[in-house]
Amino acid sequence: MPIAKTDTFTHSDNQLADIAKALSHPARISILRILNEHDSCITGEIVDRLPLSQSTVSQHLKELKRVELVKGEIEGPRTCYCLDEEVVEKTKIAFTKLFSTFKCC
Amino acid sequence: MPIAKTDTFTHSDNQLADIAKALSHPARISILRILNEHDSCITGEIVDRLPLSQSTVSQHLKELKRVELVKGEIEGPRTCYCLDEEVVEKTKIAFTKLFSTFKCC
DNA sequence: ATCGTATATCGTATATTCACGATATACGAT
DNA sequence: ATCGTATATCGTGAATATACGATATACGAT
Repeated sequence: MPIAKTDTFTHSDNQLADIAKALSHPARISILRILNEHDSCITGEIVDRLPLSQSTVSQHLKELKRVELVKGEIEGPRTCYCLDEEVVEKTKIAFTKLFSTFKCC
Repeated sequence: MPIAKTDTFTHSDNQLADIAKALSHPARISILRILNEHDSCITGEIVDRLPLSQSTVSQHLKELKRVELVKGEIEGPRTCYCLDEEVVEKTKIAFTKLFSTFKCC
């Protein structure tokens, strides 16, 4: 679903840049770590662990959902978030591939 | 030299987010690939390979220099850029470490 | 039906990013 | 000394990101 843009750059570079953008804020990296530790969390638990307002955390979660690193399931009045392990794995591979193209790595 | 910010998040997460930010534009990923292929390049060669103006490319190079993925040496009227292999290697390790903390990876 | 809780979204202010053309600087060549 | 080339920086505008409080929605409990 994500990624649109023009064909100015390769699809692969656009994709990687897009994921990097999602990782470009410490709060979002922090959220990924929290979700990894707890398997799944409702929004409130994440808010409690971060020095940010509820609305700001919700915005960061939205960005992580946009690139599908995270998925959220509505459970009654809450939303339960967890890592999308498949996408996390794919992202790991994408970065590994990028760095493996560098002669020095 | 880079990285300042408050202690709202861990130093490590700030660092990683900062590098991710540098990778969050396809032009900059493209520049890294170009430098890898050619070992070193003057600005003009990079400009020729990208559909962006000279000043825009210079801006992207500045961002890559900021996180030290790239270093530039002034050679007469030109600047010769190349990857900072040590930093590239460190960055690879940082991402590998991040992903290795995820249970699914 | 009402109340309280959980959370997404809206509105908004501010800061940053991205792109470009124009300009300034630096240097080699003439 | 002047000219041309290479490139960084400045100024600017448009778009995006970040943060927050306020509001809207949705649901369980009373």
